[in-house]
Amino acid sequence: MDGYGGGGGTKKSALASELVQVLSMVRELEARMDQDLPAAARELCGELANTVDRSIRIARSYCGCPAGGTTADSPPGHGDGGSGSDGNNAQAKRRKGTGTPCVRRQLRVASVKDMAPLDDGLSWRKYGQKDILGAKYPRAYFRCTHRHSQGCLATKHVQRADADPLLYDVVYHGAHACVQAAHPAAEELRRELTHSPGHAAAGGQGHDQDQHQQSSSPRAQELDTAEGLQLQTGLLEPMATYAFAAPTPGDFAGCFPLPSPTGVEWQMMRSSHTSAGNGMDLVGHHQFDDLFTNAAEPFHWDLYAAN
DNA sequence: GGAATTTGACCCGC
DNA sequence: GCGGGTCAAATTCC
Repeated sequence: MDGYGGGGGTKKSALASELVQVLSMVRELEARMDQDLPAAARELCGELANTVDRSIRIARSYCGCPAGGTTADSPPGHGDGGSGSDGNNAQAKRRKGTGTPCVRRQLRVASVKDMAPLDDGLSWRKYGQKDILGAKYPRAYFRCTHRHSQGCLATKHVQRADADPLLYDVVYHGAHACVQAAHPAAEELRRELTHSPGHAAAGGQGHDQDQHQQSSSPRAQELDTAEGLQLQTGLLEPMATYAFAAPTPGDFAGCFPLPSPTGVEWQMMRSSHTSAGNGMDLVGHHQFDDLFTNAAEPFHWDLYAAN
């Protein structure tokens, strides 16, 4: 993903470019749906969401709006969503004594059954799964396979995003201290952990997104191309350490862990089925696969942000 | 048979 | 007391 840390002119240019791309994609999507190409349309929708996400981020950078809320998780005003973010905050507070740095990634899979992109090349062992309050999907807990044999304390948590079944939040805690430490993916993680806000004073806790947007790893690119994964490198962002406090109320880091860089919930509305002015929250209540597979009639998308 | 996963129970911070 | 994180016994898989 491109960086947007440049001057205002550069940002505006980037925003215009992104919006033009969005328009182009929407029209292409319409065309493809007419051609009855659900797979292509689905892929396009993923790109569309990413592009709009970037656009919102750029727009927010103009006004300095806090990036609260999320694309991935339920928004505060979305029924159970509020408690969902509460749960994430609770996670931030918990185990704060450890001061363990962590890195958060969001991975988009090609389909609800496609788990391959979640494989980061490292060896993990699942040790638990937990229903999270307010979250539609359980959170899975993994630790390094060599935890006992080599005392490696690396862990990761994986949770499917409420708003987008194809999007996974992956949070890595701790660097590998085992034989896997030499693995490129482990080295990259360690580098990111080292430069996470909990370690690096500079960067303003999440305001250094640009730096991380440019840190698309070789592994990520490999996954992106070889495994059909849309690794949203633009969503790759550091997380505050457990002991990290938000510098100012409402600031970026105060929303830890940031479910989304943009703070916007994206809802795809099927115009023809919109009702009572609220429409149908397809992302929240329907599986994309079902949506595209079962679409029996031409429809148009209204893509809008629901802050 | 060993490794991995599942799942209920427990621990701990708030 | 609540809820997230972890443990460990039971179960499944290879």
